[in-house]
Amino acid sequence: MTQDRAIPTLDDVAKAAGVSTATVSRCLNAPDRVVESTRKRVLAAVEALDYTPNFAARVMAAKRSFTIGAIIPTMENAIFALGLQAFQEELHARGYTLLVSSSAYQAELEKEQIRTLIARGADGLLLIGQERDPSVYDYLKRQNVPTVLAWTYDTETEHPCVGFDNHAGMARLANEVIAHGHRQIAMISSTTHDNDRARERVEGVRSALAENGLNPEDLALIETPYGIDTGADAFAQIIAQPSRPTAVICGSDVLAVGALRQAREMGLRVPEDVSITGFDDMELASIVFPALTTVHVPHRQMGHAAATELVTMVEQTRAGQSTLLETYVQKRDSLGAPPS
Amino acid sequence: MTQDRAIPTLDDVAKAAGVSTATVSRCLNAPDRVVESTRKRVLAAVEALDYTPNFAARVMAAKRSFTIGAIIPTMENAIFALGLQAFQEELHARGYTLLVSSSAYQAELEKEQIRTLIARGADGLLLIGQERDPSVYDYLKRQNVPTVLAWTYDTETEHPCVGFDNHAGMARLANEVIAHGHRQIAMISSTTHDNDRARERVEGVRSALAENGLNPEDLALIETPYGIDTGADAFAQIIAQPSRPTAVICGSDVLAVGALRQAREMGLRVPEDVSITGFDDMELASIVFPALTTVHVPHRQMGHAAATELVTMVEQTRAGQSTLLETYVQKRDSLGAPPS
DNA sequence: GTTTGATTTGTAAGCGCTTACATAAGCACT
DNA sequence: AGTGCTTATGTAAGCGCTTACAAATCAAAC
Repeated sequence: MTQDRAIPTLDDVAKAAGVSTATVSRCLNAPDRVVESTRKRVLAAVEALDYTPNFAARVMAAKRSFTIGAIIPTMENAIFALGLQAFQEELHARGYTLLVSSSAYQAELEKEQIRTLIARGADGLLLIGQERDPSVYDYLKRQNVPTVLAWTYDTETEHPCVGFDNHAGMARLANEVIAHGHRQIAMISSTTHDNDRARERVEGVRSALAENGLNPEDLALIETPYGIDTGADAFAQIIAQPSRPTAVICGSDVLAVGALRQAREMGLRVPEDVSITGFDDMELASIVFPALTTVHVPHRQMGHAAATELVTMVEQTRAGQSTLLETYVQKRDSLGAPPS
Repeated sequence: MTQDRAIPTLDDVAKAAGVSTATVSRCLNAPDRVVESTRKRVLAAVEALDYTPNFAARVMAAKRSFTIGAIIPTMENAIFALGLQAFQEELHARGYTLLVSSSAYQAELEKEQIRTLIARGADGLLLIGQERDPSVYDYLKRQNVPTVLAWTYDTETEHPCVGFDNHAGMARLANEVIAHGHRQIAMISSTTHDNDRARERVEGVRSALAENGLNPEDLALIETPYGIDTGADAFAQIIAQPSRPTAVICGSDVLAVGALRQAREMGLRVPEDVSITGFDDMELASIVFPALTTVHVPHRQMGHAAATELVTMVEQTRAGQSTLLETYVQKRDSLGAPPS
């Protein structure tokens, strides 16, 4: 099959401009190492031939891909969207491309994705959460791929974290709930298996309970996969129980929104009949009615910081350092006093 | 800098297994072209060395990347999320990886992203909408990259479309609005520049108006960038006008949700005081209160179909064919009769 | 025990680029 | 004009893989 006009290569440009391939390459990658007159000529040739460098060849020769990989647990809801968006903005500004894939909250899948991204030459990796099989961290080290962990903060890992304290954030919210007078408290958490963030949030609630002289064991806890519908189902289940709680703390805004919807469907007023809280403070939280009282997470800040850190690690080949971001309780309308 | 253990290459595996690199390569890519005994030996070596093939090298040698690129106008809100998710699921099932980037609704940026994705060796491309500079289509043809156009349906383009009729979908909704008795109708559209879908939706409303003996010129139209906040602002602006409309048709659910929020803030009841409709039927639409009457778009179906079509084009090097998907009016609670 | 054809494996030539090194050119001084 | 710089460009060796082609092996048929 003869191509009418084959895709131009560096060589074609070099010939057209009457220089060597090295010079063309330099024009593109280090323009100041080439004198103005030749540069002009070369760029004109590039333009004329509509030349685009072959990425694979470049990666191969330079052993750098200017690509950063990120593996997030899910793309189905927007939990990670805002942070990732900021991450990618910062990356773009620094000349890197972001490759995203999702692990569906499965450690095994994440492992596979890590391999794929590294095979694709990712210069660095962004992972969510800290907890994973040691073999994963071994592999990362062997492959010599800088990695930062986001959405979590842990001082025990050797990889830098750019995140926040899930435990403390949730404990603060739970304290607030208790301060409102609630004693019958239930919690809807996303599945804690393979999810250290969810687990820490549950523990955060328990800590607050204990701190206030309540029995952490009394916490009615339901675990369910992430989702609005699953949140709604869990809420229905909780309400059906004999010792009906006056406040339902949700492990994430997504679950809380489901709970909210279910409450409306059951004719329960929020917060008059039952209080509901979330975690994350995603856009959704201020749109629903009533607007959700939740834990604000500095998503954009986290994304930017993670990108900055990661690029630094890649470019300076030095160990990264962790950043702890602050969360706060974002008060809106879904938390009130318990019905008297 | 000496690496304690360098990343293993095909060569290392070959040596370890006592075969040639060609055999190892075949074991990985065409296992049945290698006899069982050697294959076992090779795979054991792969395992032992924890070998992962270098993607760039493979792409370069094979001139295939098993990568599909998609450029969507925005990632900021979830409009494209569901469809893209389905697209990527199907791709994954067929052994392809998806590379996504966003053009921020700017034709120039999209052009750049197309080049980038092609440079990265994308075997095929998914683009949103049909309208773009002819030079883009020229480039695509010259680079010989199969491309499908989604979220639109147009028979005039040479590229296959997998999408729906924006004009007809919106016209149907507008007819519904008129049938409810509305005569004072306003529309909030996202910016129509560089956005044929938005433009077609506006035209859809105008058609319905004309069809029902109303003057299409009377349509109070506000264009604004996509966003909940911008939707809210636009709504405030519309309501402030002397000839206050009884129904506000929004070009997308995102804008409608903003309008809904603004209405609540202004103390207007929906749909008693004013009706509001959307387009897309994203998850959001059934969560907000009141639930949004909107145009349902078969996102997942579209994503799957587009992936199937694109992969076929790539693998059979044949021209693709278009698929027209049906939309329908999803009635919920935000559309009612005008206040009497 | 040959011969023949099919099957399995090896050899080696790239794919398009970057970059260390070598060479040439330019420039300011003597 | 010659010296010793600095700076600009060219030469060519890979990067790690796939694959056309050649060589070797094997089995079945004579």
